[in-house]
Amino acid sequence: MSKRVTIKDVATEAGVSVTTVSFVLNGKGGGVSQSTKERIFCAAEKLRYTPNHTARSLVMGRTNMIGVIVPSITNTFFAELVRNLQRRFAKQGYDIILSNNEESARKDLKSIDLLAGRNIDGIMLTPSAESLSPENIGLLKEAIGKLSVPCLFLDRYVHGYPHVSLDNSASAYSLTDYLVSRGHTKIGVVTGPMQLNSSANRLKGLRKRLSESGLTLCESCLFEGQYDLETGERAAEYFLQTDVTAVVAFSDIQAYGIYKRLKECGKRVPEDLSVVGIDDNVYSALLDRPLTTMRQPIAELADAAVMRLVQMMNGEELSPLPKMQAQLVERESVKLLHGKAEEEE
Amino acid sequence: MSKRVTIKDVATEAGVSVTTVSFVLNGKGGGVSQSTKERIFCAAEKLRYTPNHTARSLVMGRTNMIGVIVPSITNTFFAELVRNLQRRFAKQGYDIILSNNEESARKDLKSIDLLAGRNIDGIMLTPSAESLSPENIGLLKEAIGKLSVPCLFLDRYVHGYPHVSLDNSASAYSLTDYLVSRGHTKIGVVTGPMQLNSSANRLKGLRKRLSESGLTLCESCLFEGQYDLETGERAAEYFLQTDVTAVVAFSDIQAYGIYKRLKECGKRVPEDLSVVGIDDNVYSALLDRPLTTMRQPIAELADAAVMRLVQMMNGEELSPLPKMQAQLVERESVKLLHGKAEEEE
DNA sequence: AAAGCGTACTAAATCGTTTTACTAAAACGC
DNA sequence: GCGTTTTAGTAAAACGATTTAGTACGCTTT
Repeated sequence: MSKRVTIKDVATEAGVSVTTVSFVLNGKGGGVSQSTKERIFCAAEKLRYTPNHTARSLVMGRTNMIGVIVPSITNTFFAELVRNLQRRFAKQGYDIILSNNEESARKDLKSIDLLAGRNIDGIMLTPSAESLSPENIGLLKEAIGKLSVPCLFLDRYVHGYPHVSLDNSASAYSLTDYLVSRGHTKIGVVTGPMQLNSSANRLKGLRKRLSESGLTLCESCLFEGQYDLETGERAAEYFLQTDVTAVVAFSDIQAYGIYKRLKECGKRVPEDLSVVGIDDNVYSALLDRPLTTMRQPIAELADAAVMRLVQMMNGEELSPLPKMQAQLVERESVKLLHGKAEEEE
Repeated sequence: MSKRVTIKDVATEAGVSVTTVSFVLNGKGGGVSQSTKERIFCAAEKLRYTPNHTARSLVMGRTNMIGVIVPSITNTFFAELVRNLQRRFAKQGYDIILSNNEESARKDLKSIDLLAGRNIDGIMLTPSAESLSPENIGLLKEAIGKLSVPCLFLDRYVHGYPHVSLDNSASAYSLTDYLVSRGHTKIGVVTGPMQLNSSANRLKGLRKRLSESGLTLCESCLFEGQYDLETGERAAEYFLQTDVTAVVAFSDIQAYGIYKRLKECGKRVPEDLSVVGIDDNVYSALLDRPLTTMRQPIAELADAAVMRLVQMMNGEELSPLPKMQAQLVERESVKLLHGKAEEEE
């Protein structure tokens, strides 16, 4: 392990001062002769000089690193999101430090502090549901407040703070509209944690569409849970005992849970129960009966988020956000109820 | 955005020198009186001092950051791996910089350089298949060679370099054994890129078990591809035209592809074709006919890898690696061929 | 020939830590 | 009371860059 080559070595090799080397290598060699420039480039090349990022960060006060906090990297949605974020940040010259917080409020707080200590230039934050609960949200706000760098909420957010997120209400509205158009009136819904804007707003959108058809969501048709498989399973069990003909799951993974339990009970999708989801995970198309769902515009979401955070870090004016809309992907998980379909046309 | 509190501020507040503050805060306050210590802790607390990691890194020559390079974060296996790595590294005081290289050799090389410039303390590397191909492997070796920090290959590796990886041969051996015990003799196989040790060794294990029963893998029973859905789909199409009764897919995702195409052709698993996979993704249990597969010991893999890399970074002696074994998870994707089963008992 | 002005380059401060080598004062042995 | 050791603390160098404020030199002007 030989000592790393420093700018000083290059300077000595080229027979100039470190100042000049720094200027030239950073393209600010305004008043440097062509011959000197060449000598410096040659020396740098010869010694295989690579600048020390740490030293640079110390003096410049910026690290070109972004902290990315997600609640669950194994969730397909977040994996895809992280992938897109990384790609786009890399293009802008930023690396990302990943923190996977396993839906834990404690870890959220801890990693925010840790990242701050690393002098990252900004944080892209999708907090755990736990962090957004009434008893914890204060702590989260406090941690964000202490930060000396911009923080952008992604997907899940705290009201009043900068964020980039899907138009969740519209998303659920479309889905409900589709169900209604297929003749369903007794509709069940399985949500995620209600402190998440995604669940709250999706529920709003669903209710809106329902009320436009003079329908209402009865108490017993609402099943609150997590965005996970098990919630879907329990929901399936529950709805089997009701008279709902269709259920909208607020995430595909929940829909998978419904499929699973239904099959275990000897029931079938969509013959016995229609199911729709939100996300459009890769697996949704592979199911026995491919799932009708809303495709999340993950790439655009990441695009907008990166653009916005970069603007915030540069102190630029924030450009208006495009409305991020999910798109209905119709497959085979919804039964057409007779007699009703015509009516809607 | 107020200036960050430095050690100097703490020193002033406590009325001592920065040296003393540094010693005390780092628990090396051997010759410092109790009262002074307390003053310093109070001052630090009061000013909400957090040390500047960048400055510390510069002088100490270590960053406590690990570069983690994966070929595809959206692949469930790698997502799970990264999750486990992050958790364990965090416990050891390391943060991870994630690089998702989208199975690109060019990106592999680029990110190794980038990470080196960041003075990371070590690299956990799962290269793209492309990087391991004969024409690219030289470049990869060169990039690794230039590194002044330890690099540990994970899952995929270059022969002769430190690595942690599954016992792939044994894994495929078990799977084949299971198939044979269920009476299958005409067995097809769909592999990943053959330059990957995972595919090469799995094939070896499969062949070994076959030959033990006096069987051989005929040329036409081998379908080489990627670890992806589409390869599975194409393989299904292919094997439908042969007389194989069972196919072992070298990854679950390929098995999903087989399921998909089979259904599109009006065929069923396992009635028309038995299928097994390797990985045990969460989705494998959810399929119409749950998939029999080998469960990868991802947590142990991550454990061993982190331990080993930490040892390498500390210059410690390397403890022997436990053999990492996958475990058969029997579900419903393999048909029992009559007449043969008894014979095996 | 003195003043002014580019041009080409550099010395030195700075960023926030850690750590080595030192000092001043107190305590101790005798 | 003199030398020695211990205690409690500090000054200053170092890490490897960037950047401000120069300097030295030659060339025009007037």
